[in-house]
Amino acid sequence: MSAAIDLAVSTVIFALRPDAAGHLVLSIPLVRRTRDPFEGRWALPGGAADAAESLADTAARKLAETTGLSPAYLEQLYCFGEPDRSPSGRVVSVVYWALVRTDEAELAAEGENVAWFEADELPQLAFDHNLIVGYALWRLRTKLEYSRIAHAFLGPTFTLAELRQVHEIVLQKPLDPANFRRQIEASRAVVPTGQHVTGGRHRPPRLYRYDASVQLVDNGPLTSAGIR
Amino acid sequence: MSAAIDLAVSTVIFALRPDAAGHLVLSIPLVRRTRDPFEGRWALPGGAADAAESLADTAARKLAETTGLSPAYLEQLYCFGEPDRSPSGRVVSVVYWALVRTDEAELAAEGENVAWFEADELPQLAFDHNLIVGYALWRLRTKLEYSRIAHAFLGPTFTLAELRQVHEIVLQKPLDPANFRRQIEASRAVVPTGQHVTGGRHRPPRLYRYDASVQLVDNGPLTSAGIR
DNA sequence: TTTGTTCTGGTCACTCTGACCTTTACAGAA
DNA sequence: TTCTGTAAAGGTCAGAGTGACCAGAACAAA
Repeated sequence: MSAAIDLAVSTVIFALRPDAAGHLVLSIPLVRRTRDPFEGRWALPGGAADAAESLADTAARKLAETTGLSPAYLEQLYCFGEPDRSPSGRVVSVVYWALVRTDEAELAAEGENVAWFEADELPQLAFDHNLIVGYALWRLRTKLEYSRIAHAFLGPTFTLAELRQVHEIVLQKPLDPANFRRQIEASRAVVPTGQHVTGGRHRPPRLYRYDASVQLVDNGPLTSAGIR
Repeated sequence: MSAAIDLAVSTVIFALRPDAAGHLVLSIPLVRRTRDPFEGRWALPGGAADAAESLADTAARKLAETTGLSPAYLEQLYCFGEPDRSPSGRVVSVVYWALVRTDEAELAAEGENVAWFEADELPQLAFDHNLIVGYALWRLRTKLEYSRIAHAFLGPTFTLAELRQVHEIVLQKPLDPANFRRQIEASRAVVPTGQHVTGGRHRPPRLYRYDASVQLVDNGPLTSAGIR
């Protein structure tokens, strides 16, 4: 008699949201648990896997149910299955990580049992969710440096200063504007639209958009997941 | 009621084995299916997840049951869960990939229903296992270039020529011996034992061993998996 | 017109890499 | 013993990429 193994799907959702001082910070939404185990603790949004749905679809659906948002980027993070990770029995969790656009995140649902936290200042979470978020943070920061996922936080067009700000917030370090420009242009990831943004008390920056024809160089044969 | 989802664990096992001409080639062991679906087709070794065992332990156990070997390296590859990947019902497979030492692989079990195949010349496999092996191959080749996993194919001590040969076989391209030496030495991954190998009709090469005190720089917070 | 700001293009030193060359040290043949 | 073939080991050199830094360009506001 193989004892039952519960299969769950959870998602680490990243967004850039303004903090109390108005500065954008990397944030994730959490859900307060309303029953044992870990009743009252905050946890990643998720739930049981659905037999009729792909795992990625389940992750996106749970994301929408808790925040009202749709992900601009969604990728599987890891499958966590240690025997003792849940006191209520054996639970294997397939965890995804997602990026949502900054302008959409402002409209995100927030209520009694759903709240946003700064990604680097989390309380003690239910289960092994602190470990999971830590791993997701590492993957986000690592992937940001060799892949081109930062634009998932932005709209269809953006300035290089906006793109650089995303990198600076996520990587938590200042970047030289001139060198950043050189690297982005060398990667051919971005093309100028020809338009400029006026209104600033300085030289008007160019508007760019991502060049979707250039392949992402990271997912190997599993390119079906990724940018939507 | 939520229909059942079967949770399985499979492993892509890599080893370097001599081909008909005696040259080492990257190979994987496969198991012939003895029942539907895909009866008669070759498939990755694996089976149902065990409720009392960690996923990695299950992967290692299945590996031992089919080949009689123990992995020198074991890492989770991906969790495959598309609804239509098995005609017999919904199956979610947590897939691991493993490296076994070349000298051990020579002793591996091989029988009616277990056989080794060259990794790049596989027949049509059961389920989505061709896709899985392709992804595992991509991960192995990618990771070999920035991490230090090649020594998992070798014994505790080795020459730089042996280490280079592992890279050349896996990456399928010749490497400049002098440049390879420079890069390995710069990485500080390896330390000379002071011994030399005699017998060759040339200058005797130094013996090296891996410096276990130098951390792997790839797994993020999940360093529990990996080299054993 | 002046000033403050950021955008944008550029230089320079340093590091890393691939290509290639030379010397060293052995085994085996002459 | 000497010669020869082979691979180890150590080095040079040009080109690419990066971080640090500088300077002109182009706007809004004073």
